Amino acid sequence: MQNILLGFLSKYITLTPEEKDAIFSLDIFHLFKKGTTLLKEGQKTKESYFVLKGCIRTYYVIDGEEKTTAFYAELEGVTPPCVLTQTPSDYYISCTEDSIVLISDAEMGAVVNAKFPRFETLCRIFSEELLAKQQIDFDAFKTSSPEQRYLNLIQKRPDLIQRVPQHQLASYLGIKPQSLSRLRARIIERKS
Amino acid sequence: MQNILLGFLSKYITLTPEEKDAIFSLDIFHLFKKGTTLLKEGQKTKESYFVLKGCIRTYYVIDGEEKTTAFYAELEGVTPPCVLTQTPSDYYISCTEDSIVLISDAEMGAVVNAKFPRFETLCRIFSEELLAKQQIDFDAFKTSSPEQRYLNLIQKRPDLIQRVPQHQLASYLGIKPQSLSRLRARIIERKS
DNA sequence: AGCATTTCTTAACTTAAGTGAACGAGTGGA
DNA sequence: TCCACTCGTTCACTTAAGTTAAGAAATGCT
Repeated sequence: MQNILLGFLSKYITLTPEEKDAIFSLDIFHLFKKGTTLLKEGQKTKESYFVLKGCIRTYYVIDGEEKTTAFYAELEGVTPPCVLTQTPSDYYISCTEDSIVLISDAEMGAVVNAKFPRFETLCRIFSEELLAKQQIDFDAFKTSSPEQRYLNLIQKRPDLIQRVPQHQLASYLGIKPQSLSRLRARIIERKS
Repeated sequence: MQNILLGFLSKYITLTPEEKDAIFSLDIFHLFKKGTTLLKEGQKTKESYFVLKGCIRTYYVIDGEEKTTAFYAELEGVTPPCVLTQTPSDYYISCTEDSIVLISDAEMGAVVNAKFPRFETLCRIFSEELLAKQQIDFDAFKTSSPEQRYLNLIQKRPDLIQRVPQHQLASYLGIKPQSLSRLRARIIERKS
Protein backbone atom coordinates (compact mmCIF):
# COMPACT_ATOMS: atom_id res chain seq x y z
CA MET A 1 0.00 0.00 0.00
CA GLN A 2 2.84 2.38 0.78
CA ASN A 3 4.36 1.43 -2.56
CA ILE A 4 1.22 2.46 -4.39
CA LEU A 5 1.29 5.84 -2.68
CA LEU A 6 4.99 6.32 -3.41
CA GLY A 7 4.58 5.23 -7.01
CA PHE A 8 1.80 7.70 -7.48
CA LEU A 9 3.66 10.53 -5.79
CA SER A 10 6.84 9.90 -7.76
CA LYS A 11 4.99 10.95 -10.90
CA TYR A 12 4.81 14.46 -9.53
CA ILE A 13 7.78 15.01 -7.26
CA THR A 14 11.04 13.30 -6.39
CA LEU A 15 11.34 12.53 -2.74
CA THR A 16 14.35 11.84 -0.56
CA PRO A 17 14.06 8.87 1.82
CA GLU A 18 13.79 11.34 4.69
CA GLU A 19 10.91 13.11 2.99
CA LYS A 20 9.20 9.81 2.38
CA ASP A 21 9.47 8.99 6.06
CA ALA A 22 8.21 12.47 6.92
CA ILE A 23 5.20 12.07 4.66
CA PHE A 24 4.16 8.78 6.17
CA SER A 25 4.69 10.02 9.68
CA LEU A 26 2.38 12.92 8.82
CA ASP A 27 -0.24 10.30 8.12
CA ILE A 28 -1.84 12.49 5.46
CA PHE A 29 -2.30 10.10 2.58
CA HIS A 30 -4.74 7.25 2.77
CA LEU A 31 -5.61 4.41 0.43
CA PHE A 32 -9.22 3.25 0.55
CA LYS A 33 -10.99 0.34 -1.08
CA LYS A 34 -14.01 0.95 -3.28
CA GLY A 35 -17.10 1.30 -1.12
CA THR A 36 -15.29 2.47 1.99
CA THR A 37 -17.22 5.10 3.92
CA LEU A 38 -15.10 8.07 4.98
CA LEU A 39 -17.81 10.01 6.79
CA LYS A 40 -21.21 8.95 8.12
CA GLU A 41 -24.36 10.94 8.73
CA GLY A 42 -24.50 12.17 12.32
CA GLN A 43 -20.75 11.97 12.70
CA LYS A 44 -18.69 15.00 13.68
CA THR A 45 -15.45 15.70 11.87
CA LYS A 46 -12.90 18.43 11.22
CA GLU A 47 -11.45 16.73 8.17
CA SER A 48 -11.20 17.83 4.56
CA TYR A 49 -10.80 15.32 1.77
CA PHE A 50 -8.75 15.83 -1.35
CA VAL A 51 -8.71 13.09 -3.99
CA LEU A 52 -5.35 12.21 -5.56
CA LYS A 53 -6.55 9.12 -7.37
CA GLY A 54 -9.94 7.49 -7.72
CA CYS A 55 -13.29 9.04 -6.94
CA ILE A 56 -15.41 9.76 -3.90
CA ARG A 57 -19.01 10.87 -3.58
CA THR A 58 -21.20 12.68 -1.08
CA TYR A 59 -24.72 11.44 -0.52
CA TYR A 60 -27.70 11.90 1.75
CA VAL A 61 -30.02 9.14 2.86
CA ILE A 62 -33.56 10.48 2.61
CA ASP A 63 -36.50 8.15 3.26
CA GLY A 64 -34.10 5.25 3.04
CA GLU A 65 -32.90 6.34 -0.40
CA GLU A 66 -29.42 7.46 -1.33
CA LYS A 67 -29.28 10.89 -2.95
CA THR A 68 -25.87 11.54 -4.45
CA THR A 69 -25.12 15.25 -4.62
CA ALA A 70 -21.50 15.38 -5.74
CA PHE A 71 -18.54 13.43 -7.10
CA TYR A 72 -14.93 14.37 -6.47
CA ALA A 73 -12.32 12.77 -8.71
CA GLU A 74 -8.60 13.39 -9.25
CA LEU A 75 -7.38 16.73 -7.86
CA GLU A 76 -10.77 17.69 -6.49
CA GLY A 77 -11.69 18.00 -2.85
CA VAL A 78 -14.37 18.76 -0.28
CA THR A 79 -14.60 20.32 3.08
CA PRO A 80 -17.96 19.14 4.46
CA PRO A 81 -20.10 22.04 5.68
CA CYS A 82 -20.30 20.36 9.09
CA VAL A 83 -16.60 21.12 9.59
CA LEU A 84 -17.41 24.83 9.56
CA THR A 85 -20.73 24.64 11.39
CA GLN A 86 -19.33 22.32 14.05
CA THR A 87 -22.43 20.16 13.83
CA PRO A 88 -22.95 16.47 12.99
CA SER A 89 -22.70 15.73 9.27
CA ASP A 90 -25.90 15.61 7.24
CA TYR A 91 -24.42 13.33 4.67
CA TYR A 92 -22.14 10.41 3.90
CA ILE A 93 -18.90 10.39 1.98
CA SER A 94 -17.70 7.18 0.41
CA CYS A 95 -15.40 5.88 -2.28
CA THR A 96 -16.90 4.89 -5.63
CA GLU A 97 -13.50 3.42 -6.58
CA ASP A 98 -10.27 2.41 -4.89
CA SER A 99 -8.94 5.84 -4.03
CA ILE A 100 -5.96 7.71 -2.64
CA VAL A 101 -7.24 10.53 -0.50
CA LEU A 102 -5.37 13.33 1.24
CA ILE A 103 -7.07 13.95 4.56
CA SER A 104 -6.28 17.17 6.34
CA ASP A 105 -7.48 18.70 9.51
CA ALA A 106 -8.58 22.17 10.59
CA GLU A 107 -5.73 22.18 13.13
CA MET A 108 -3.21 21.21 10.48
CA GLY A 109 -4.40 24.12 8.36
CA ALA A 110 -3.86 26.49 11.27
CA VAL A 111 -0.33 25.20 11.81
CA VAL A 112 0.56 25.60 8.15
CA ASN A 113 -1.01 29.06 8.06
CA ALA A 114 1.10 30.18 11.00
CA LYS A 115 4.28 28.96 9.33
CA PHE A 116 3.55 30.21 5.82
CA PRO A 117 1.35 33.32 5.69
CA ARG A 118 1.20 33.06 1.90
CA PHE A 119 -0.73 29.85 2.39
CA GLU A 120 -3.68 31.86 3.61
CA THR A 121 -3.76 33.85 0.37
CA LEU A 122 -3.69 30.58 -1.53
CA CYS A 123 -6.61 29.23 0.50
CA ARG A 124 -8.65 32.38 0.03
CA ILE A 125 -8.16 32.36 -3.72
CA PHE A 126 -8.86 28.64 -3.86
CA SER A 127 -12.06 28.98 -1.92
CA GLU A 128 -13.22 32.00 -3.90
CA GLU A 129 -12.68 30.08 -7.12
CA LEU A 130 -14.52 27.09 -5.77
CA LEU A 131 -17.39 29.35 -4.77
CA ALA A 132 -17.59 30.79 -8.27
CA LYS A 133 -17.50 27.33 -9.85
CA GLN A 134 -20.15 26.04 -7.50
CA GLN A 135 -22.34 29.03 -8.28
CA ILE A 136 -22.06 28.36 -12.01
CA ASP A 137 -22.87 24.69 -11.51
CA PHE A 138 -25.85 25.52 -9.32
CA ASP A 139 -27.19 27.98 -11.88
CA ALA A 140 -26.72 25.47 -14.69
CA PHE A 141 -28.61 22.88 -12.68
CA LYS A 142 -31.50 25.21 -11.92
CA THR A 143 -31.90 26.50 -15.42
CA SER A 144 -31.94 23.17 -17.23
CA SER A 145 -34.02 20.01 -17.51
CA PRO A 146 -32.78 16.55 -16.47
CA GLU A 147 -32.11 15.74 -20.12
CA GLN A 148 -30.10 18.93 -20.65
CA ARG A 149 -28.22 18.22 -17.45
CA TYR A 150 -27.32 14.76 -18.73
CA LEU A 151 -26.17 16.10 -22.10
CA ASN A 152 -24.18 18.73 -20.27
CA LEU A 153 -22.57 16.07 -18.10
CA ILE A 154 -21.47 14.17 -21.22
CA GLN A 155 -19.67 17.32 -22.34
CA LYS A 156 -18.18 18.39 -19.04
CA ARG A 157 -17.50 15.13 -17.20
CA PRO A 158 -17.50 12.28 -19.72
CA ASP A 159 -15.35 10.25 -17.33
CA LEU A 160 -18.12 10.14 -14.72
CA ILE A 161 -20.54 8.44 -17.08
CA GLN A 162 -18.04 5.64 -17.57
CA ARG A 163 -16.82 5.16 -14.04
CA VAL A 164 -19.92 5.74 -11.92
CA PRO A 165 -22.93 3.40 -11.57
CA GLN A 166 -26.09 4.60 -13.34
CA HIS A 167 -28.25 4.81 -10.24
CA GLN A 168 -25.73 7.14 -8.59
CA LEU A 169 -25.55 9.25 -11.75
CA ALA A 170 -29.34 9.41 -11.86
CA SER A 171 -29.66 10.78 -8.36
CA TYR A 172 -26.82 13.20 -9.11
CA LEU A 173 -28.97 14.47 -12.00
CA GLY A 174 -31.94 14.72 -9.67
CA ILE A 175 -33.97 11.86 -11.15
CA LYS A 176 -34.66 8.12 -10.68
CA PRO A 177 -32.56 5.44 -12.38
CA GLN A 178 -35.54 4.40 -14.51
CA SER A 179 -35.91 7.94 -15.78
CA LEU A 180 -32.26 8.07 -16.71
CA SER A 181 -32.59 4.84 -18.71
CA ARG A 182 -35.63 6.21 -20.50
CA LEU A 183 -33.99 9.57 -21.12
CA ARG A 184 -30.95 7.89 -22.64
CA ALA A 185 -33.13 5.73 -24.86
CA ARG A 186 -34.92 8.90 -25.97
CA ILE A 187 -31.65 10.58 -26.93
CA ILE A 188 -30.41 7.56 -28.92
CA GLU A 189 -33.80 7.27 -30.61
CA ARG A 190 -33.64 10.90 -31.67
CA LYS A 191 -30.13 10.56 -33.09
CA SER A 192 -31.01 7.73 -35.46
CA MET B 1 -30.99 60.51 -1.50
CA GLN B 2 -27.97 61.17 0.69
CA ASN B 3 -30.38 61.64 3.55
CA ILE B 4 -31.80 58.18 3.01
CA LEU B 5 -28.31 56.71 3.09
CA LEU B 6 -27.37 58.69 6.19
CA GLY B 7 -30.63 57.81 7.90
CA PHE B 8 -30.07 54.15 7.22
CA LEU B 9 -26.43 54.25 8.33
CA SER B 10 -27.23 56.14 11.52
CA LYS B 11 -29.19 53.11 12.73
CA TYR B 12 -25.92 51.21 12.93
CA ILE B 13 -23.15 53.72 13.59
CA THR B 14 -22.76 57.34 14.60
CA LEU B 15 -20.79 59.35 12.09
CA THR B 16 -18.90 62.61 12.40
CA PRO B 17 -19.43 65.15 9.61
CA GLU B 18 -15.93 64.37 8.38
CA GLU B 19 -16.71 60.67 8.22
CA LYS B 20 -19.91 61.40 6.32
CA ASP B 21 -17.95 63.38 3.77
CA ALA B 22 -15.35 60.61 3.59
CA ILE B 23 -18.02 57.99 2.95
CA PHE B 24 -19.60 59.88 0.12
CA SER B 25 -16.27 60.71 -1.46
CA LEU B 26 -15.51 56.97 -1.42
CA ASP B 27 -18.53 56.61 -3.65
CA ILE B 28 -19.27 53.16 -2.21
CA PHE B 29 -22.97 53.39 -1.39
CA HIS B 30 -25.54 53.61 -4.11
CA LEU B 31 -29.28 54.02 -4.09
CA PHE B 32 -31.12 52.35 -6.96
CA LYS B 33 -34.73 52.44 -8.03
CA LYS B 34 -36.73 49.22 -8.34
CA GLY B 35 -36.02 47.61 -11.69
CA THR B 36 -32.60 49.19 -12.18
CA THR B 37 -30.12 46.86 -13.86
CA LEU B 38 -26.73 46.75 -12.17
CA LEU B 39 -25.05 44.28 -14.50
CA LYS B 40 -25.95 43.11 -18.00
CA GLU B 41 -25.17 39.88 -19.80
CA GLY B 42 -22.01 40.24 -21.89
CA GLN B 43 -20.71 43.06 -19.73
CA LYS B 44 -17.35 42.85 -17.97
CA THR B 45 -17.06 43.97 -14.38
CA LYS B 46 -14.83 43.75 -11.33
CA GLU B 47 -17.55 44.76 -8.92
CA SER B 48 -19.07 42.98 -5.95
CA TYR B 49 -22.51 43.91 -4.69
CA PHE B 50 -23.57 43.92 -1.07
CA VAL B 51 -27.17 44.79 -0.22
CA LEU B 52 -27.76 47.11 2.72
CA LYS B 53 -31.44 47.63 2.09
CA GLY B 54 -33.87 46.24 -0.45
CA CYS B 55 -33.33 43.22 -2.65
CA ILE B 56 -31.49 42.39 -5.85
CA ARG B 57 -31.66 39.31 -8.06
CA THR B 58 -29.45 37.54 -10.56
CA TYR B 59 -31.03 36.12 -13.69
CA TYR B 60 -30.12 34.57 -17.00
CA VAL B 61 -32.03 35.14 -20.22
CA ILE B 62 -32.38 31.77 -21.93
CA ASP B 63 -34.44 31.47 -25.10
CA GLY B 64 -35.83 34.91 -24.37
CA GLU B 65 -36.97 33.85 -20.91
CA GLU B 66 -35.74 35.17 -17.60
CA LYS B 67 -34.42 32.53 -15.26
CA THR B 68 -33.89 33.91 -11.79
CA THR B 69 -31.23 31.98 -9.90
CA ALA B 70 -30.75 33.98 -6.73
CA PHE B 71 -32.05 36.77 -4.52
CA TYR B 72 -29.88 38.84 -2.23
CA ALA B 73 -31.64 40.86 0.45
CA GLU B 74 -30.41 42.81 3.48
CA LEU B 75 -26.83 41.98 4.49
CA GLU B 76 -26.31 39.51 1.65
CA GLY B 77 -24.00 39.96 -1.28
CA VAL B 78 -22.60 38.55 -4.51
CA THR B 79 -19.39 38.54 -6.37
CA PRO B 80 -20.34 37.50 -9.90
CA PRO B 81 -18.23 34.57 -11.15
CA CYS B 82 -17.19 36.70 -14.13
CA VAL B 83 -15.18 38.90 -11.76
CA LEU B 84 -12.93 35.95 -11.01
CA THR B 85 -12.89 34.43 -14.49
CA GLN B 86 -12.29 37.80 -16.15
CA THR B 87 -14.90 37.01 -18.78
CA PRO B 88 -18.12 38.76 -19.81
CA SER B 89 -21.00 38.12 -17.43
CA ASP B 90 -23.42 35.31 -18.22
CA TYR B 91 -26.23 36.92 -16.30
CA TYR B 92 -28.01 40.08 -15.28
CA ILE B 93 -28.27 41.64 -11.86
CA SER B 94 -31.13 43.97 -11.12
CA CYS B 95 -33.09 45.43 -8.24
CA THR B 96 -36.43 43.88 -7.33
CA GLU B 97 -37.00 46.81 -4.95
CA ASP B 98 -35.59 50.28 -4.29
CA SER B 99 -32.25 49.27 -2.82
CA ILE B 100 -29.14 50.59 -1.16
CA VAL B 101 -26.18 48.64 -2.45
CA LEU B 102 -22.55 48.73 -1.43
CA ILE B 103 -20.47 48.30 -4.55
CA SER B 104 -16.85 47.37 -4.12
CA ASP B 105 -14.08 46.68 -6.53
CA ALA B 106 -11.34 44.05 -6.80
CA GLU B 107 -8.74 46.85 -6.61
CA MET B 108 -10.34 48.28 -3.50
CA GLY B 109 -10.11 44.87 -1.93
CA ALA B 110 -6.40 44.72 -2.72
CA VAL B 111 -5.79 48.13 -1.19
CA VAL B 112 -7.63 47.21 1.99
CA ASN B 113 -5.83 43.88 2.15
CA ALA B 114 -2.47 45.63 1.94
CA LYS B 115 -3.39 48.01 4.77
CA PHE B 116 -5.05 45.47 7.05
CA PRO B 117 -3.66 41.95 6.71
CA ARG B 118 -6.34 40.69 9.07
CA PHE B 119 -8.86 41.63 6.43
CA GLU B 120 -7.61 38.74 4.32
CA THR B 121 -8.40 36.28 7.09
CA LEU B 122 -11.87 37.79 7.33
CA CYS B 123 -12.40 37.37 3.59
CA ARG B 124 -11.20 33.78 3.63
CA ILE B 125 -13.52 32.85 6.47
CA PHE B 126 -16.38 34.72 4.87
CA SER B 127 -15.93 32.99 1.55
CA GLU B 128 -15.52 29.57 3.16
CA GLU B 129 -18.76 30.08 5.04
CA LEU B 130 -20.52 31.20 1.90
CA LEU B 131 -19.22 28.14 0.11
CA ALA B 132 -20.58 25.88 2.83
CA LYS B 133 -23.97 27.63 2.75
CA GLN B 134 -24.15 27.43 -1.00
CA GLN B 135 -23.30 23.75 -0.88
CA ILE B 136 -26.12 23.10 1.56
CA ASP B 137 -28.56 25.08 -0.59
CA PHE B 138 -27.47 23.26 -3.72
CA ASP B 139 -27.90 19.90 -2.04
CA ALA B 140 -31.33 20.86 -0.73
CA PHE B 141 -32.38 21.93 -4.21
CA LYS B 142 -31.16 18.71 -5.82
CA THR B 143 -32.70 16.38 -3.30
CA SER B 144 -36.18 17.88 -3.29
CA SER B 145 -39.18 18.38 -5.56
CA PRO B 146 -40.50 21.81 -6.61
CA GLU B 147 -43.24 21.51 -4.00
CA GLN B 148 -40.78 20.65 -1.23
CA ARG B 149 -38.58 23.52 -2.37
CA TYR B 150 -41.51 25.90 -2.09
CA LEU B 151 -42.43 24.64 1.38
CA ASN B 152 -38.80 24.96 2.36
CA LEU B 153 -38.73 28.54 1.08
CA ILE B 154 -41.74 29.40 3.23
CA GLN B 155 -39.75 28.23 6.26
CA LYS B 156 -36.39 29.72 5.40
CA ARG B 157 -37.20 32.91 3.51
CA PRO B 158 -40.83 33.86 4.24
CA ASP B 159 -39.99 37.46 3.34
CA LEU B 160 -39.18 36.55 -0.27
CA ILE B 161 -42.66 35.16 -0.85
CA GLN B 162 -44.13 38.49 0.17
CA ARG B 163 -41.77 40.87 -1.55
CA VAL B 164 -40.93 39.11 -4.82
CA PRO B 165 -43.26 38.67 -7.84
CA GLN B 166 -44.57 35.12 -8.31
CA HIS B 167 -43.06 34.59 -11.76
CA GLN B 168 -39.58 35.38 -10.41
CA LEU B 169 -40.17 33.07 -7.46
CA ALA B 170 -41.31 30.34 -9.84
CA SER B 171 -38.17 30.45 -11.92
CA TYR B 172 -36.12 30.59 -8.73
CA LEU B 173 -37.82 27.30 -7.78
CA GLY B 174 -37.02 25.91 -11.22
CA ILE B 175 -40.62 25.86 -12.54
CA LYS B 176 -43.09 27.95 -14.58
CA PRO B 177 -45.42 30.50 -12.97
CA GLN B 178 -48.45 28.37 -13.87
CA SER B 179 -46.93 25.40 -12.06
CA LEU B 180 -46.32 27.51 -8.97
CA SER B 181 -49.96 28.62 -8.96
CA ARG B 182 -51.12 25.03 -9.30
CA LEU B 183 -48.71 23.82 -6.65
CA ARG B 184 -49.91 26.43 -4.18
CA ALA B 185 -53.54 25.56 -4.88
CA ARG B 186 -52.63 21.91 -4.25
CA ILE B 187 -51.10 22.73 -0.87
CA ILE B 188 -54.09 24.81 0.25
CA GLU B 189 -56.45 22.09 -0.97
CA ARG B 190 -54.59 19.51 1.07
CA LYS B 191 -54.68 21.64 4.23
CA SER B 192 -58.43 21.96 4.23
C1' DA C 1 -18.59 -22.96 -12.21
C1' DG C 2 -22.76 -21.91 -9.86
C1' DC C 3 -25.61 -19.12 -7.08
C1' DA C 4 -27.07 -14.87 -5.05
C1' DT C 5 -27.08 -10.07 -5.37
C1' DT C 6 -26.90 -5.95 -7.49
C1' DT C 7 -27.55 -3.17 -11.49
C1' DC C 8 -29.73 -1.81 -15.63
C1' DT C 9 -33.51 -1.79 -18.70
C1' DT C 10 -38.29 -2.12 -20.21
C1' DA C 11 -43.18 -1.64 -19.66
C1' DA C 12 -47.75 0.00 -17.94
C1' DC C 13 -49.75 3.21 -15.20
C1' DT C 14 -49.90 7.55 -12.15
C1' DT C 15 -48.65 12.09 -11.08
C1' DA C 16 -46.84 16.51 -11.82
C1' DA C 17 -44.73 19.94 -14.67
C1' DG C 18 -44.71 22.28 -19.49
C1' DT C 19 -47.53 24.67 -22.99
C1' DG C 20 -50.89 27.67 -25.01
C1' DA C 21 -54.76 30.29 -24.26
C1' DA C 22 -58.12 32.97 -21.85
C1' DC C 23 -59.71 35.88 -18.09
C1' DG C 24 -59.92 39.11 -14.20
C1' DA C 25 -57.29 42.18 -11.05
C1' DG C 26 -54.06 45.41 -10.38
C1' DT C 27 -50.59 49.08 -12.06
C1' DG C 28 -48.63 52.77 -14.36
C1' DG C 29 -48.74 56.25 -17.68
C1' DA C 30 -50.95 59.54 -20.94
C1' DT D 1 -60.07 58.77 -16.06
C1' DC D 2 -59.17 55.48 -19.30
C1' DC D 3 -56.25 52.53 -21.75
C1' DA D 4 -52.59 49.36 -22.20
C1' DC D 5 -49.78 46.24 -19.92
C1' DT D 6 -48.24 43.19 -16.50
C1' DC D 7 -49.30 39.69 -13.31
C1' DG D 8 -51.47 35.86 -11.27
C1' DT D 9 -54.73 32.25 -11.87
C1' DT D 10 -57.37 28.69 -14.22
C1' DC D 11 -58.24 25.22 -17.83
C1' DA D 12 -57.39 21.69 -21.29
C1' DC D 13 -53.96 19.22 -23.29
C1' DT D 14 -49.07 17.40 -23.89
C1' DT D 15 -44.87 15.67 -22.19
C1' DA D 16 -41.81 13.85 -18.99
C1' DA D 17 -40.71 12.06 -14.53
C1' DG D 18 -42.29 8.93 -10.46
C1' DT D 19 -43.92 4.29 -9.23
C1' DT D 20 -44.40 -0.53 -9.28
C1' DA D 21 -43.16 -4.65 -11.20
C1' DA D 22 -40.67 -7.91 -13.97
C1' DG D 23 -36.88 -9.71 -16.29
C1' DA D 24 -32.14 -9.58 -18.36
C1' DA D 25 -27.28 -8.63 -17.64
C1' DA D 26 -23.39 -8.02 -14.95
C1' DT D 27 -20.90 -8.74 -10.61
C1' DG D 28 -19.29 -10.84 -6.52
C1' DC D 29 -18.63 -14.62 -3.63
C1' DT D 30 -17.89 -19.41 -2.35
